Formats: sequence, C-alpha cells, structure tokens
Amino acid sequence: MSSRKADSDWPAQAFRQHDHDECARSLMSAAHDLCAERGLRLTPVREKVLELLLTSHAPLGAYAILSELAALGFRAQPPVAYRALDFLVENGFAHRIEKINAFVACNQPRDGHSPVFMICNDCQQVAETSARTQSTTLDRTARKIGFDIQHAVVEAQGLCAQCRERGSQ
Amino acid sequence: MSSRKADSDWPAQAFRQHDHDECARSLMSAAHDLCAERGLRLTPVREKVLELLLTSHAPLGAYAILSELAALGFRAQPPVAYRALDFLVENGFAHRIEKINAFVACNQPRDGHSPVFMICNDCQQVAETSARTQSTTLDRTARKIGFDIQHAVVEAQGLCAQCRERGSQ
DNA sequence: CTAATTAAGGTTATAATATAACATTACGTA
DNA sequence: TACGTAATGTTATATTATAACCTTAATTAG
Repeated sequence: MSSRKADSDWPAQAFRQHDHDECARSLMSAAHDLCAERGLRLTPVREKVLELLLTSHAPLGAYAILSELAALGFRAQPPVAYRALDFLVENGFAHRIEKINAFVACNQPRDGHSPVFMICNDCQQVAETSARTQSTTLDRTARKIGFDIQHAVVEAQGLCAQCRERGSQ
Repeated sequence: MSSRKADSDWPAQAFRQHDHDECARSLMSAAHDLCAERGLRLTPVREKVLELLLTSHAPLGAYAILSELAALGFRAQPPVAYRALDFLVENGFAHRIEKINAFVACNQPRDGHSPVFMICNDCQQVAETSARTQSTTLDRTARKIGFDIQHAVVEAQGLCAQCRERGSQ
C-alpha cells in the first residue's frame, strides 16, 4: 500500500485501486452542488445518465446508455440520451472521447480543465489526466502560428500498466 | 513576401501562402516513391483518393470522397472509399481527424510522426504540425503512470490567424 | 509457365452513431 | 394565473462505418 493519503489528487485514477462507489457518490454530490450554485437543472434523466457514467468502469456509448435507460423505465429514443449527454458535457460533468465515440464522467468537474485521456486497448478503461500539466506545449505551438485554441482533444490509446504486466507474464 | 527560402519546413503550412499545386505534386511523387520502396501498391483508386486529399484545401469526409469518385467514373460504394482511406492512413499518406470524421493528406509522409492538428472553425482548413515538438509532455505523463502509448490523437479546434484578423476587422 | 496463394476490388446489405423538426409538458416568474 | 422558457416526447431521417461474400488481379512457389 502506498504511503500517500489520497489517490484522488493523482492523475489516472481509473487505472489504480480506489473506492469506486465512494468516488461516484462524491462526484454525484458535487454535481448536485454545482448545479444548485449555477442554476442548472439536474433532471432525473440527466442525473441517471451521470450516475451510469460514474458507476461504469469504462466509457459508455450513447446507445449503451440508451438501453440502460430503457431498462430503467425511461423513454429511450436517441435524443433522450444525446440531450442528457450534451447537458453533461457542456457543463463539464462529462467528456466525450472522440476516438471511441463514447462518454466518461469528468473526475474534476469544478476545474474547467482541458482533459487528456489514456485509453487502454486491453481493459477498455480510460484514465483522465489533467491538461494543465500538458497544455503549455500545445498552447505554445498554437501561439507560434497565431492559432486561438477553443477546444483541444488529447487522447492516447495504448496499454495501461496493469494490462502490460498481465500481458508480459 | 517572407525572406525565408522554404515554407515547407515550417509547421501549419495549410494556414499560410504556398504553391498548393506544387505541394500536391511533390507529395504525390513522394507517395509513388515510397510505395515503390516499400512494395506497396498505389492502385488507381488509392491514387485518386490521395490526389483528392492533396488538392483539397480542407479535410474530406469519406462520403465526400465517394461522390467525387463517382463523378470520376469509379465505383462508389462506401467500402471503396473506406478501403482506400484505410490504406492511406495505415501507410502514413493520410490522417484521420477524429473530431470531424474527416481525412487529410499527410504533409510529411516519410516521418513516422504523430500528427497534431489545428482545425479552424471558420475557414475549415486544418494545419498539421509535427508531434515531435509536442510528444515529450504527453509521453512524460504516460510514463509517469506506466501507460504505453500506441497512438495519440491531438487536435485543437479554434481560429487560425487569418480568420481571427478577418473577424476582428 | 502455370497453379496456388494472396491482395485488391465489387456488391449488397446493414450496423452504429447522430440530429432535424415539431409537438407537448413542466418550470420559473411577472 | 398567465406567460415565456426550458426540458422532454416522438417520428423520422441523416451521417458514418463495417460485415460478408464474391470476383478479379497480382505475386510467388513449384
């Protein structure tokens, strides 16, 4: 066991041992707080979609979410899922991962950060690391050519440490 | 006019003045050379798709390519375009831009580089800059968590210098 | 040089992802 | 309570991508 007190202030939490339930609960509670502060409505379907993302160990596609919603008695036409996802993404509660057309809950919803994802091709888990450590180089390149970045997609696909170990045994 | 001799060794060529035809010709010729060296077959449909990408000033979607092919008398079922694009992407002659589901010709096909794209939301042009200037930070983050990167997607969306100027006038 | 093998192309069908458009209901507030 | 706005319900369809199977062309082994 590590001697550090909290894992949550380290990147790539998804790839490490942690209390996933507790993690989901606290992020859901944070979402409620944030919505209250900002006058946003975390309606039943939005909350449920966020919960699905928070409790999933891997990113979920819109249609996977849709069928979970259907199983729970929600209306399940595509716009239902896409609207909820749009709300969550626009307000920083979730991110879209372009490379795999799927969505994950944001693990730092207050941050206004630009996320960086590490997508494991073996276990399908995705770790979100902060772009703050990352943004300077990309920003510098942009500045060099006078490009004004509004949104950045940074996604690495490969193998996480655990899967590499398992693979090489 | 700039005092530099060649623009081609600078990033973000797409956003600057250059002889687009000459640029396309030399990249096409490079593709022929590379295919010969590597025993790859630049068949008519593959060559035509590469030419379409090279002469386009903006990324092309698979179905845009498909309809150009149709207009030129090629067979135009979706697999025709996707197979040609797969070939071009696998062999480094083109890149897929995830954020907009579209394809661009690679401007450094010998490089084995990991591309970084700047996508202008106004003029729709895309500049490819090399990841070499860029990769260290992402690589370092990956190394920190033991993640082995196989492929990286780095795409910034925003406004290029020209469009910003035009916009603020 | 021909047969065998593999690579590429042709074709049909369909899967997977995403949005347009418009009607209805619920909410917040004057 | 009535009004305006935000959210949801619903139908239809657009867009992007691939599976599967067959035919043709190229390469290579004998």
